[in-house]
Amino acid sequence: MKLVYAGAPAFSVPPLSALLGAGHEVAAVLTQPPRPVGRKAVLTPTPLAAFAEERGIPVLAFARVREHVAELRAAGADCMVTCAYGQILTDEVLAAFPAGVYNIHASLLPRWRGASPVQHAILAGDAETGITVMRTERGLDTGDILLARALQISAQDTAGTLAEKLSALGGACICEALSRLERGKATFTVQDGSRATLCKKIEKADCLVDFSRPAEEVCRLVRAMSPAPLAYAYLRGAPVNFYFAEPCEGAAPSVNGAADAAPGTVLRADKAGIVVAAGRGCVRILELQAAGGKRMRAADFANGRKAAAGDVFTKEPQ
RNA sequence: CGCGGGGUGGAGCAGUUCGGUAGCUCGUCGGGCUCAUAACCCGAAGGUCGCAGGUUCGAAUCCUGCCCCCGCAA
Repeated sequence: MKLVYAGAPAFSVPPLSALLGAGHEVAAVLTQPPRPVGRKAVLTPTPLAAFAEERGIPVLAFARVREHVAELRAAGADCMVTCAYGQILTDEVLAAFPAGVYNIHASLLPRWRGASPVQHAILAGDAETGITVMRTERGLDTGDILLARALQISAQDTAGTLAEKLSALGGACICEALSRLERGKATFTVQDGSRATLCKKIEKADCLVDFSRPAEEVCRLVRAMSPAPLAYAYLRGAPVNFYFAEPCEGAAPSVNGAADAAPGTVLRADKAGIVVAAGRGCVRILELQAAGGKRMRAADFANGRKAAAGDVFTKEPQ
């Protein structure tokens, strides 16, 4: 099938790769314009654009796709596949493709419609999530479902590892979906809107760790925000980002014999990581990053004596 | 010119203010102890102190230029 592929982040690359591997003709890749990245604000193409350029696929990077419908039509594609594209498509855009527009979404719809389904699945403690391929409509992830496949969420998964798995699964799903369309065997299921949950875009403010919450919840936040934008808290006045943490079993060793350490208090800091008291249970931080420093094992952080039993993680720089 | 932190044996750091034979913790290797261990004891290897130039009898440390990494903000 001749198609236009719309996406932007790294997540959208594997599905395109899979489509190419399956023999589909990609007439053009639609993506977001290059954006300033990092301290030096270097104008950087999206990962999808970089991938497409390497393969000689024409790249369309419009700030407002709705103003470029003519260019889309000119591609002469049968259909369009979207995956984390990031722009609302108008009826005019949707009508430019005779065989329709289909979206690869990283959740089992109608659960987690919106911008950050992978993070929210972990955050909510879901046992599984998945990929849904559905019709792209004007509504936010509301289109009829063509197919869906589930994926278990492991206790070791971060948003990063889970996104990788889902991205690969997304590639398989979209190929299967297009195959069904080509054979005229595609069937669609209407979403049960009453079971829908919506996830908004994640902001840094959502990433501040509150150690007075249960350990399980703290660890889910850490995993959901890793490797970006990263959950964080303040230690000795400086922000510390967390890459990975897990709930820690057993009676919380007390500090200097105190029966209950306040949430946020470092109970131990050694080769096994940094154990912090939470509202219920404790959290073992395994990987983190201090301001100005690189990502490192919590054991190394403790070894350099930047954290020791008795220190307290806080929600303010102080 | 957005604000700021940093580059020292494999890892994490101290030392830089007031120049003078490079130090700590961890890891690694060898040996010992132990039922055992992320425990303890003894010993060893391992460093052009980011790069280049300058000042000096002497520079990780002072001066100049450059490279690289990272936090915040966008």
